[in-house]
Amino acid sequence: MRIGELARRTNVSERSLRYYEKQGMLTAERTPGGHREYPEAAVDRVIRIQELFAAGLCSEKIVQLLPCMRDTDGGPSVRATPNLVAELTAERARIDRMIADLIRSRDTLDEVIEAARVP
Amino acid sequence: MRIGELARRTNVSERSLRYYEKQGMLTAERTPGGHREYPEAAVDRVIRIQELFAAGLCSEKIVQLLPCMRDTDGGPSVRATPNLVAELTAERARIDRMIADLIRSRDTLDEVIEAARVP
DNA sequence: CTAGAACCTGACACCCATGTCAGAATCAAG
DNA sequence: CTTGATTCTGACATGGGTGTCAGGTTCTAG
Repeated sequence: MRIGELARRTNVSERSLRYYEKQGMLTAERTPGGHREYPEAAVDRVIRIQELFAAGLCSEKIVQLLPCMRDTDGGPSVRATPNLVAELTAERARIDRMIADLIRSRDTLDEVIEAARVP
Repeated sequence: MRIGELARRTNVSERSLRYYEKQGMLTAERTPGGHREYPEAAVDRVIRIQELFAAGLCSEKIVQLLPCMRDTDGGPSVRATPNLVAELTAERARIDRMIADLIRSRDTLDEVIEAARVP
């Protein structure tokens, strides 16, 4: 598929898709004229990338991480180096803290919303 | 307490504390010489602010939200307007999605970490 | 009184994913 | 071929909290 369709299906702007490619997170074939041609699996990959961004990972980490992920088509995956594993473990801890924070914030909102609802 | 101590105790830079004040999220008495003097409750408040930032709320929303929160000292709290409630409800939904995303990313990391551990 | 620590204001820089625009080339359908 | 939709590259802008520095004032212990 081409970039417009991928953008529509993932809800990610074309701008961002090109950026992902430049950062090495996403690859695409090219038509003779130079237009990008994505495989079906790109949809899943882009969604993963977005999730990882939302989790606070930077492009660089994602670039290292992606080849170690089990591919959607069950293809072979690269094994993470011990160093990368250490970094990812730290990221994991950070994500845990982030989730805990989010839950506290959600509780705060709930409290305010509830207080406004009850007379 | 003064700004240095508050910064130390909350792990938030003095720069940010002054920024919070300028945005109207935090108030402080002043010594005759103009130095900020915070009450004990400021510690909790700053931590709350940080959590809300982490949850993706902008200063403006936080400013509206803070007076509606039950104060640490159980003081009286302002009631959220219907309009604010609507906005907070939307924020709450966004936080829920964010949490779901984070859990997926954490699972992704776990998978990669586990795959590297097992021979 | 004095030295040094702490604090003040204001301004500029940064991050980094994303938005946006311009000008040109490609693609697909008539 | 023509035309309109899509895509291309490159460059500049944005946001919003935070870092940092400069130059000056205030506080506090000795």
